[in-house]
Amino acid sequence: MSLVETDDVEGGEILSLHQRILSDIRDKILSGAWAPGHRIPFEHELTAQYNCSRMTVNKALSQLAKAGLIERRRRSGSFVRQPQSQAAVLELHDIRIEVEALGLPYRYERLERLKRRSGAEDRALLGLSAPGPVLALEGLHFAGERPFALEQRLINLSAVAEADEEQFIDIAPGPWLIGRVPWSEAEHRIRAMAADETIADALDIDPGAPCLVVERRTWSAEHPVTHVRFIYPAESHTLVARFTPSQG
Amino acid sequence: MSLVETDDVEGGEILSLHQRILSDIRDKILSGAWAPGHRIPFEHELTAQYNCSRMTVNKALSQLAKAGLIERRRRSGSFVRQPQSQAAVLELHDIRIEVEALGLPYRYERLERLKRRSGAEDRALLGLSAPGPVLALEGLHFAGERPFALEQRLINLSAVAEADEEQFIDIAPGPWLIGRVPWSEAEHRIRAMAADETIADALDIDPGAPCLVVERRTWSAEHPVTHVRFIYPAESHTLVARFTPSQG
DNA sequence: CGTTCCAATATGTATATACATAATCGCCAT
DNA sequence: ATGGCGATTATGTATATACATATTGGAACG
Repeated sequence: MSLVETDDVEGGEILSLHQRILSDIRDKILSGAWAPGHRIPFEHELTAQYNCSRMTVNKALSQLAKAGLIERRRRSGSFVRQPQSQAAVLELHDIRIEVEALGLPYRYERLERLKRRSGAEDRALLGLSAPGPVLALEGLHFAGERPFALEQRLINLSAVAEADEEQFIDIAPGPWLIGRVPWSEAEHRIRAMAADETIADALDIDPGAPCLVVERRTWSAEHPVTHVRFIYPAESHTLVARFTPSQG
Repeated sequence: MSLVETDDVEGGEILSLHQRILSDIRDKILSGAWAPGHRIPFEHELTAQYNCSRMTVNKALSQLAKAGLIERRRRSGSFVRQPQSQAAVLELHDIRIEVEALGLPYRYERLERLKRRSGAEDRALLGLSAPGPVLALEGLHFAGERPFALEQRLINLSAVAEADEEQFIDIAPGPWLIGRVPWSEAEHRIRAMAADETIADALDIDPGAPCLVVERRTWSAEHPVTHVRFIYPAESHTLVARFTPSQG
């Protein structure tokens, strides 16, 4: 077999050895277990630890180096690099507030709630390296009688275990999460998209109609917390951001 | 030798084979020689072409795939992907820089230039209260051969009189304004829209196709300076903003 | 004591080989 | 025609091996 199952129990998903080494090390670094400056085990040590060839270890480490997480020095070993920061502005928008600002009654309605072990797509969206339990939620935000936005959300249960006990029937996960989990970083992606059948149906618009899609990933202390995708019908929504230059 | 010199003359720099394959292919893609959708030679063909092992070729292609430049499909081959641009909303975005970050040649082309006395619509867009002279500009930003964004701009000539002397034939008004007019505040509006006949025609897309619209108003010391509307085909563009909370 | 030089060591790159996996094409039977 | 099934093919992952290269620590020598 070219694919190897994780040795541990608990229904470990199948990962290539290369990916397993990669995510193990990345986790150690991102969790802070291995602080910046820490020397990563030598290739030959990892070779022994994972019982694999040096090429496999080398490929994983090279990838981490190219991603900027570690620095490799000949004859000395590989070391965790200092993290690099990025700054920005914009506000985490709360849809209830948006709707109420329009003078319309707000309502949230859950469409689906699914607990599952994270698949490859889930992990990509959340930025997770290892499989684990996630909560997949889908819900509709209403402004008056009309659907205002469709929300598709993933919550990393490893980071927010309490979410497992909440049903989110008519409470939106966004406000629930805020206050419970301090977020330290977020990333927004904004794009336009044509509504597919499913989306058009949920939002009560025509298939193919343009939508604004806002995706947000949130981290708390390096741990991915949630990924959320808001889909707005184009007519209903405009994002506004206002700013002044940071310096002068 | 583990390092190989390029076969060609002209003092070719010493590159690892892996890097040479990588950059060769990247060049072909970024130069446009291999358009999106083009099938890259199979691994065994590249193996023959570069006279190296499959592992070396594989490593290079895997890297390109991970970087998002190509897509690999089993049994079918490797294909050049549609380029995806990502811009930070927060930066006053300069489209030239976005395009060049994609490795594509940039070009600006003026479509229209019109000086007029501001009508009600112009004043609404600029945030002017009294009528006055404005310059209406329309132009296309190209990435390689393809239209990348359509720009519709209004310049308040009362605030920037020198703009009246500039023709903006192949210089985009954005870079021209920066440096001449210090801006103190900006407001962005972002929305999705279906392309109408005119826009579809300019951007070479289908009418009704979703577009991302970014509008920006800029002030300098309380005076409205310019209003600009960028219209991007949905496939080509995603805005990215990343931030940490200002306080905690 | 300091400088030079060599050997040891960890990473860098490449090879040939092997088998797994996914997708497709075409054959064959219904 | 058509729907399923096996062969083919390209990529995916891993192995063992080999030698190159940079850097460091220490031995040898003046």
